[in-house]
Amino acid sequence: MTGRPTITQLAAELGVAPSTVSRAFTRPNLLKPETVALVQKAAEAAGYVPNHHARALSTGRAGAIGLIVPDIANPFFPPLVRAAQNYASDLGLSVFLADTDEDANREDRLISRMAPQVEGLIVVSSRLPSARIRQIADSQRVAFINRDVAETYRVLLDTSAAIRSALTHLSELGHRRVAYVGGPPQSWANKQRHSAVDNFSKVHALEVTHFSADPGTYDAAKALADSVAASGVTAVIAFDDVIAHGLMGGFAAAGVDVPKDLSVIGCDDTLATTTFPALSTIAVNVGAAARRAVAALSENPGSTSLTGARIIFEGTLVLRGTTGAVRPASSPLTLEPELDHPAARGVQTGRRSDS
Amino acid sequence: MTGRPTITQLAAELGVAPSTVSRAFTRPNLLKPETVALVQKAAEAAGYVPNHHARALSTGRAGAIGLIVPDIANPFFPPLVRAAQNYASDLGLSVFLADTDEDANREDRLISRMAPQVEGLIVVSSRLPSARIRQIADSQRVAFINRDVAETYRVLLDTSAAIRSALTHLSELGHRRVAYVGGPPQSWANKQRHSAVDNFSKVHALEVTHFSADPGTYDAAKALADSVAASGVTAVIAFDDVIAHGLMGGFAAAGVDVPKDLSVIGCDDTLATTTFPALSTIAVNVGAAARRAVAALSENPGSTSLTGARIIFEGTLVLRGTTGAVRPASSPLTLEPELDHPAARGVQTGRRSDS
DNA sequence: TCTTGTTTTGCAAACGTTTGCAGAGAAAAG
DNA sequence: CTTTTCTCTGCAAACGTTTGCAAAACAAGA
Repeated sequence: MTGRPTITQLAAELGVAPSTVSRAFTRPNLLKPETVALVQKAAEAAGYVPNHHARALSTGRAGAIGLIVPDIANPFFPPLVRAAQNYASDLGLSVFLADTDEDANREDRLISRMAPQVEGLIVVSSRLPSARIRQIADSQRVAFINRDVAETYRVLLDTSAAIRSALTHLSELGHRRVAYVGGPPQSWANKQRHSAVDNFSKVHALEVTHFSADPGTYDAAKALADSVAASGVTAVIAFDDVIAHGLMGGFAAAGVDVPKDLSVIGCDDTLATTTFPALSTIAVNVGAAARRAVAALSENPGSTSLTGARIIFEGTLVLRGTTGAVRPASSPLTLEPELDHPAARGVQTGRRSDS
Repeated sequence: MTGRPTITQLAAELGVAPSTVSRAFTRPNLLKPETVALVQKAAEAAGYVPNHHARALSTGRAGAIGLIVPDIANPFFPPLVRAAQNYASDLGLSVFLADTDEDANREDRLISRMAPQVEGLIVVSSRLPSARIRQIADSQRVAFINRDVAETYRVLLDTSAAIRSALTHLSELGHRRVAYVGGPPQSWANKQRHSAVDNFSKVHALEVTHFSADPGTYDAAKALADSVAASGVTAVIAFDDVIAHGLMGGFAAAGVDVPKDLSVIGCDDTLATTTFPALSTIAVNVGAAARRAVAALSENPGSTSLTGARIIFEGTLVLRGTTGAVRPASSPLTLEPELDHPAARGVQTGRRSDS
């Protein structure tokens, strides 16, 4: 009849003080074991569940963290969300999720709105200007993922070493001209990958051509495929797997064979096994990053902001089916217009007659 | 140096009562406009943000809803989460996200744990037994998506009409034998699609063979591709796009051409444009479903449970590149083992005996 | 038996809001 | 100049916990 049972009701029912009931849950070692058992039995029977809000009000601990991502529909984020949520759950924390829709203003508003009601915030791939980020980090408990602003708490998925390996590998396969197809221009990861390609291409004397898929969607990348193929490169490194995938879609439609005509390397390992051929890519430990961020928020809960830290997880190159030796110079790549149906071309290795 | 300012502090500072400050935010029409302005200015200056927990405790309104999904990494869910979050945000609600990992026990625990701290729960594709669901629905405010238990509030994405269209279309293309490749067996959507295929195949005198990809992953489906191809069907309807995609991966590896050798129709339209060829599928309005569920929770907030309702959004068939005329009987499908792709080995010719 | 020390429990005050009720003015009506 | 009616504001009690402090119960040492 009444709503949910409260601690006070339980206490009355048992003839003990509310504080006793409370302690039975939060500090059972202060109570006689039999009292604890008694209370727990009654709680169980009555279907008692503690009221989070009351507890938060009393203790000052929210029991929840906020997680802010630019676009949950981008396959990079769900595994991260999942890992964060799982780990938070282990720590007894719930997670608020919010999606900024890649919009900096929305992100800013969301941060202000969520911050006061949570233990801390995880902001992934922030689109906010550095100055604002620093300001936020000063007054809120927030851990950033994939955004590198000095003196904030940030965990970074660094792919530069793996990109170096990728370039070495391509070089060993005989490639001399490679493309980098970038993603969202404001993204830290994009800038970082962009310059990694630039820097390490030098050591192998590779010539690199830059493209940018903006927005970083499958379709945008697909639309770019022809230009990339026509640019004369023999290998492409994509900002992420969805762009790599889009490019492959475009290549297939244009009759460009991967990896015979063109090698492709993705990044993030989000889709890699679902492409055909399976995508060579750079695997990145999003789970570790998410857990580290959650842990940072749960540690020393009193403080009003997190102390600066820069935590790096390195990606690793994983070679699958989309990288191969550069095609002989004798048979230069030409784009073949599609005949009856694009499926006939490109997608099926081993079926093509011109190899 | 003190933490966040409170209503009481603001009140003291302004020489008014806390209740006045409170009303300035929640019932400004009760106050003299100049008082409201005064308070707002001071609040702004002090950086006051209301304490959600205190408010929740006082009003009994949590200002948040919970969203429970089986696996956020499955591409069906992110768009749903996104829509729910956006709409909730418009209504001034935050959203808690939780992932059950396809585990009924975990789901049950999560529901009990979240329910008391939110305005209501949205449970998507519940894996719980009907009896338990009914029980939960009795005592909690919960809207189910894609789970059809009588007398609960449920919104369903019904694909049966679209499946009928799909079968009609296949029939018109000359197909006589089709396969249904199912997904998670406990899933309502799977049962619903399964029987839709069964029912409507009769009207076109189609022979249907059933397969099941369990778990409903890309890899599981890919592993099934050979059996499906060998079963003698000329078209396949997949439980969802990821299974369709997995099958296509398997087919490609085995040298089976889509749509020449085999037509494929997916479901949910989550990946459709990212496959090659672009996947014919059944589009489904997840956004509408999510919004309806959120709206249901925000309506008449007092009640302890939602009144039963059954809301249906119908899917629509969208034809892209993976459906085509059945191949002429003169050139029956034979699997060509491929040399460089191990997946092609071990292909069974001969029909699968399935009922 | 009387201290003394340890467990175990209860009391009551917080935590930051909201809100029913009532008081204080001011305006309107007589 | 009263009386009545409004408009605006304050008081204080709730909401369900937690927790410092003190009382009570019990055990052990003298």
